[in-house]
Parts: sequence; structure tokens; C-alpha cells
Amino acid sequence: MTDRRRSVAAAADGFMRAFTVDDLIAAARAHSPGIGVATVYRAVASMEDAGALERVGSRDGSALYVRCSVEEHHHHLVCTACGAVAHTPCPLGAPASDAAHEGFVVTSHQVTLYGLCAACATTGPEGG
Amino acid sequence: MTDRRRSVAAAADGFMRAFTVDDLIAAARAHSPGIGVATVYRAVASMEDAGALERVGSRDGSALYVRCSVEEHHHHLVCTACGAVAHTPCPLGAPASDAAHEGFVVTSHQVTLYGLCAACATTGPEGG
DNA sequence: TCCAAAATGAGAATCATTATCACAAGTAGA
DNA sequence: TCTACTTGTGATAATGATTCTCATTTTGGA
Repeated sequence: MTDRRRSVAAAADGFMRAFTVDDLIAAARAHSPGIGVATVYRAVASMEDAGALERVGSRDGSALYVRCSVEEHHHHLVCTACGAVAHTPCPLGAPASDAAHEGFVVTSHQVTLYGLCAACATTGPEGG
Repeated sequence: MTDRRRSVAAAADGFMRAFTVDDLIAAARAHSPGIGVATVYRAVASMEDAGALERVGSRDGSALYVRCSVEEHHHHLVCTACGAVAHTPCPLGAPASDAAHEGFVVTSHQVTLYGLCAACATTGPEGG
């Protein structure tokens, strides 16, 4: 792993919520001022490949990512108010991964739960 | 509903699998030869708004859609071999929509199951 | 040190999507 | 009929995220 990739990983670690590649570029430049756009995109691709990043939708045409430090199969809770992301155990379990649905053999799945994080749910919509 | 929008809806009805907007433009032109790109995008937006189309991920940077004629809450089974899409009842049920996960109040969710449709599962990877 | 392979940065290129604009069709009121 | 207004349309420019290219630098092994 190179110095640049370490910077990108560190920058990703710093986010408490979902981020775009653009956010990540800005954060990575705090660690490595001259780092280029293409380098961050390449780092994101390889981290996504390794399971260290996961895409959780998009915002205004940009892909949204979250950092995944956990190894086991899990999914994400995305707060629609503040963008905070939490991990949750897979709510589907074996049925989704193994079962056949009218002849359709499911091999993988993608689940994202949207709602309000504890803080936003407590303060209400006007609580910011 | 205008003639153009009817053409787009009819074109969408003709797909047995997920399609891109580009696919849809080509199909819509079979019905309305001169239909413009922007018109199809506008029709897609309004159909998605009305629940008649649903986005099920992307392929090569283009959004993928499926036609949704069913009204009730459901999700999609996407065949990774041939792209066929089937509807399936929500595998999560009430827990996902109502329950709190460590203070996180879930209000909506997105589930997509990937695998092989009956035809591709039967013929095997080399059969498709 | 020397070498091959991989990584990097700058910026151009690509391409899906959106915005703009002039025009046509439809509606309502007088 | 005439006018004002709204909405849909097609062509095309603009936007912007992402990828590609290429010369250079870095890395890891011997």
C-alpha cells in the first residue's frame, strides 16, 4: 500500500457519514495536499473491490460511499436527515442468500434502510 | 397524458428485463420516430414519480429501470446473466419498516436480489 | 544500484443527464 | 376570434462525474 492510498483510507476513516468521492478528495488533500482526482478514484475502486468501501446510493448524481471496517456480511442504515450511516446485521439472513424464488436462484442481495438516526429522530425534523 | 408519453409507456411495457434510458429511447422511437432524448428523460422522471418505473441500479454508468405495474410494495429479482427482472414480495415485512435499530427509525428501504433466473439457472453459466 | 511493474498527477475525453429556448397545442375568459 | 397562460416538445448546449492517456515517479525484489 502506497502513501497516497493510506491517505485516502485515513480520509475515509474520518467520515461519520456517507460521503461522495468529491468529499473524499477534499479530505485526502488534508493528508496529501497534491493528491490527484484520478488517484482517489483509483483508490476508491480498489477499496471497493477489497470490501473496505461500499456504495450506498447516490446524491445529486454523485456516488455515495461508506467505510466498511467490519468483515461480516452486513447492511447500512442511512439517515435521510443528516447522512449518518450505521451498520446493521443482514435483516434477510439465509432465506435471501439460499432460497429460490419461483425458480430464481438468489446469489447476492443489496439492502439499504433509510430513516432517521437516533439524534435526528429525537430532535424531530426541525431539529436539524 | 400525451401521445409521446403513451409511446414511452408502451415501449417500457415491451421490455422483459431491466433497461437503460438509452434502450427506452430506441424502443420509443419505434412508436414515435421523432421523439427526442429530453422528452424520454422527462417521461421517465414522471413515470418514476408515479411509481410506474423503478430504478434498480446501474450498468456501465447508466441508470437501469424496470416497469412496475403492480401497486403493492415489492422488490426485484435481477438476473445477472440475462438481465431479466421479476417482482417479489418484500422479504423484510413490518420489521424493516417499523422497527427501530438501536435508535435508528427506519422509514423506507431498498432491496434488490441478484442471481439467476429460472432459465439461466437451468441451462447453467454456459447456457446463457 | 538496477529493473519491471504498478502508481501517480494533470488534464483531456467520454458520456449520461439536465437546462435552455423557441415553438405548438390546449384551455379559459372576454 | 383574440389574448394570455400553461404545458409538452425537440434540438442542442451545458454540466459534471468518471475514465482514459501518457510521461514520470515510486515500489519491491534481486
